[in-house]
Amino acid sequence: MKYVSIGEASATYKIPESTLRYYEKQGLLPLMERDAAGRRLFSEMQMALLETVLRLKQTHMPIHDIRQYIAWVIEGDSTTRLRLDMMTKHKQAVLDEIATMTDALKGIDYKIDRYRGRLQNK
Amino acid sequence: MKYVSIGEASATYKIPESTLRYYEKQGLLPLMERDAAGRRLFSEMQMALLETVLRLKQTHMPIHDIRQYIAWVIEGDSTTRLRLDMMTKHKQAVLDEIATMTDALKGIDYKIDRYRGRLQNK
DNA sequence: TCTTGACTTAAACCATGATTTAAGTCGTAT
DNA sequence: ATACGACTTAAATCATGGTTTAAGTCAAGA
Repeated sequence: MKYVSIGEASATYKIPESTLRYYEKQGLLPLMERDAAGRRLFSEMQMALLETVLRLKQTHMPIHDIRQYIAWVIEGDSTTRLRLDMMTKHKQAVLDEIATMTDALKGIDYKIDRYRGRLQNK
Repeated sequence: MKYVSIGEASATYKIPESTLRYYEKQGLLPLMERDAAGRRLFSEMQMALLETVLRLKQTHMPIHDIRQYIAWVIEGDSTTRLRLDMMTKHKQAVLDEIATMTDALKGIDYKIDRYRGRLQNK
């Protein structure tokens, strides 16, 4: 298996090292290995988990829920149903948020038009 | 002109009164009037500003920027250009965020499919 | 008049999600 | 051997956006 350092993981996903350490402490990156000098080794599993964590963060899932999800991933197949339910609910929350933003954008667009018009007739 | 109490404003937009007081203190609701007993009176202008503030919050504009925008609204027509530029930039930021979320949603959908399949073949 | 309910204030407190700090350990190139 | 850069830790600090608290004022109905 291939391992990468915290510096490489940081560069790969453009996440500060401090944030990666924070994520480990928060249980978002469990089972982290270390080299003889105590430095973190990110295995392919950690990198895959990290990618998942980042996806969930991009869609505004709170750390608390991400921690639960990751714990279920580690726990294995017996938690498939729980993970399916969680992701299904989360998907709906994300769709709702996108709808809210899209709707608010209409009001913003309206103002942009109004400001443009005002600058024209000046 | 029609005035409404903080309680009515709170009920209208489903925002806690404490939050409305906080917004006023943060400069998001300026020029607030008061009755003889010192209670806030939301004029139609305050209600319109509040609606704008809520729209900007729904699209994740930081309070700091909302404050600047509202100050420009109060300042009047001489700030039209500044407001147009700010809203144009903000619109792009919102579109970027929606794109990021939509993209992350693909990874989430993929997992949902995988979990569903796994539960089928059980 | 007295109680109730809605309101007021400033200041303290809370939650979330990091980031920074201070002190120290390694491994490698000069 | 020593200096450099990359790494380590726990704990303190920060930013953002509110929420809660404690003490008090006021108007209207019983």
